[in-house]
Amino acid sequence: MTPQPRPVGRPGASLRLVETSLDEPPLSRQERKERTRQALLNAALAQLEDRSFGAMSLREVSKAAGITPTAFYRHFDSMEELGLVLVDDSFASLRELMRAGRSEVAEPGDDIRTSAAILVRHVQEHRLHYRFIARERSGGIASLRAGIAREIHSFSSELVGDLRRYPVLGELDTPSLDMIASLFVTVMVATAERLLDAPEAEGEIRARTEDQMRIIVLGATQWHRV
Amino acid sequence: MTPQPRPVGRPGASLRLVETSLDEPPLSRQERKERTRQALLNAALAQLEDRSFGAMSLREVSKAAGITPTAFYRHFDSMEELGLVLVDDSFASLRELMRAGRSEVAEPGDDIRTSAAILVRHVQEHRLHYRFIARERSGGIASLRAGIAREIHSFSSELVGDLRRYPVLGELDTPSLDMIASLFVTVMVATAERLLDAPEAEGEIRARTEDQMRIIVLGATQWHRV
DNA sequence: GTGTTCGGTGAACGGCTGTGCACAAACGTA
DNA sequence: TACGTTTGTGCACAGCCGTTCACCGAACAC
Repeated sequence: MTPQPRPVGRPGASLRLVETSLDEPPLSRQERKERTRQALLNAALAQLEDRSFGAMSLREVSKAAGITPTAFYRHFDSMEELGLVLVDDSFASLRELMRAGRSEVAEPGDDIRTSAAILVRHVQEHRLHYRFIARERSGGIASLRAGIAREIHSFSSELVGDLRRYPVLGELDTPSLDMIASLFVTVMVATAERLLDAPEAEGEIRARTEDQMRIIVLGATQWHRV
Repeated sequence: MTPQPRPVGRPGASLRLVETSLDEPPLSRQERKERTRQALLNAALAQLEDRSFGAMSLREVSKAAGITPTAFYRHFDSMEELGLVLVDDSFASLRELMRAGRSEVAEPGDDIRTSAAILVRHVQEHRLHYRFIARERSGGIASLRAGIAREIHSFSSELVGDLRRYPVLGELDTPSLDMIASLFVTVMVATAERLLDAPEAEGEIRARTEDQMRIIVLGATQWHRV
């Protein structure tokens, strides 16, 4: 069976992907490249809505980004490399969350409420990134899993520093603080996952997260290592 | 390009897949069917070691099970149906864990230690099932995610019943118990995931899980709803 | 002993996959 | 203005994908 030649336009016909409005200045080559690079990342992120990263195809992502599969290689060596960039981007967004959490001056005793609120809001505002992390945290591709695990671990370490500044908790020894921080992170991850599955239940989820964090703090203040 | 005919054996040549030893009685048709069905399930479970379910192919699973892709349909309508059976099987194994937990008569005050031990042992002994659940809990295929969520929820409900039988916790109201049970489940899931990633760190992981459960119990005994 | 049921087979299909290649047009620079 | 670099193009290839089909032989029911 010979593949019949399809009627096509001449090769290299239209290079201009994005219509620039008439009065805007034409984009530089760098800017155009960055633009399609972002288009690829966004396309991949969008596809992750209903399939896992490992089940995604280079061709589909390229098509969704508006370029041919061959042009994909002008930006990434492979889908895996794109995935690693996605991990970085996602956690950049998470670090932003932490900064917000630290700067937001909480009423004393109200820290938990504001922490939960910040977390919930941030997840809702970065659904695609969080979905990606949630999917690939236990997903099929080893390098992504490793990258995500590393980032979460570093997040947990920063949290230890934060906890140390609190009146009662600050007196605990480092292993205990590690253990408690990891418990907090576990709750936060679970909250994010629940929120992704049921965004409309935001209220309940936030309330439950607050209570669970309070339980932990309550337990932690009673904690003394043997 | 015409596909060239490959040299092959006659159709329907060898129907006997499994070599039966000489003195064993020949297997009945039902037994043979059940056997290849299990081979398919095991093959799928094994493939999940390094790819997600959505990235798995019917052909590969069939080949790994020792049958042709066509024969797959004698057992399942689709890969998705196979996946749902896998969910059921995995949670059957989990319910077994709960039964073990209840029957194991714990020294009073030692419940947490034995609970953690049972969990850790069970995960180690059913790695493939737990890996599957961990992967697909946030994975790409909606029906699997839904099935897993349902089972975990029911697990959490049973745990509420257990908690109610404890001296101090039993006095808490139902919403509080729900919240605390879900916190326990969250910790258990996180423990299982950590264990899958680093089976050799079993000791540390178990110790940390015990401590985190103690924190929760400590906090829960101080808990009183507004 | 005879006919039926059923778990298997291999060939074939149309479609999608990643990747290599040669080429073109726009951009940037001398 | 001329020239090289860069970012895109289309075509081609070989390989895997799910699924349909007709067929086969062992196991079963009578």
